[in-house]
Amino acid sequence: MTGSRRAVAELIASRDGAFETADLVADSRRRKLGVARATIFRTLELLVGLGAVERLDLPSGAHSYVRCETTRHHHHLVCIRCQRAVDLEDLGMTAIVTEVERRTGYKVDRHRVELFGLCPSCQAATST
Amino acid sequence: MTGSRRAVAELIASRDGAFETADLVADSRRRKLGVARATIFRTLELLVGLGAVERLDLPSGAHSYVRCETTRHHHHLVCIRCQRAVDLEDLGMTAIVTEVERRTGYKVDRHRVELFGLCPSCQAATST
DNA sequence: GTTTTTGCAAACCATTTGCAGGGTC
DNA sequence: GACCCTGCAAATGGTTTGCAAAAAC
Repeated sequence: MTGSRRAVAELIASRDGAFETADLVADSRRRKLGVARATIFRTLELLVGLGAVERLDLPSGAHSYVRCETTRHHHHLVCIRCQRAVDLEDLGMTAIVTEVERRTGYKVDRHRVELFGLCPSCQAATST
Repeated sequence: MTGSRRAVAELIASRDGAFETADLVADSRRRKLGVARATIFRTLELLVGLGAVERLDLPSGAHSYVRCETTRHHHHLVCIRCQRAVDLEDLGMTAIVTEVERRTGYKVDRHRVELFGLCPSCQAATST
């Protein structure tokens, strides 16, 4: 645990939705933390390995990251407007995977499920 | 419909799994089709718009494309070894989405579901 | 004191764009 | 002939890497 890593971890903790590396770089610069871009990338990679953060792909094709509330297997639901994200556990994917294996003969190894939509407050803001 | 587009479409048709743009560029060069990289990108974008091809993200984070057998809503299952892919329809995601909306209050707009595993022939090759 | 991490800058690689020439209808 | 498409090459933007100095253990 080094100072830079702690700094990056704090930047992530202070965000409550999906973010891109560029966001962290901007945050770091704004708060004058002096953390280099490369270090941010390296720390993210580390955190992904630990399961504290997950990488996901926005519909736009952009790579983002989200902080995970749990290290158990789960998926994410991200607001397409404010990026706020929630973890989703127990989506019943096991049954789907089994069914897919039966149908196709493939042996499914991993799956990616990402949901996108409007969070409650952005719905309210939109309908107003 | 132009010559270059037809050429790209044929390159795609002659592949039976997920591929990257670099693959098409290599194919085009190998077959001396003289199709520029930029044109390949532009044609792919076009085909994605038509629903003939879909963009997906491999577990590695790399962007790939797959040819779609149907233009109806569906998902993909890709072999992590040979990239061979199959379309999956009717995965029962509607029920999951409804449940997620109930639980979270989000209004789900779109979802991405991608499955990865070993296709039957790669399983056979591996176990040998 | 040895090992790991950092910052910096340069290198990389995928993707996009501007533009003049060529193809399509 | 008007308009769209293509090739080329240069620009872009995100991500990675090499390396010497600095921090960690």
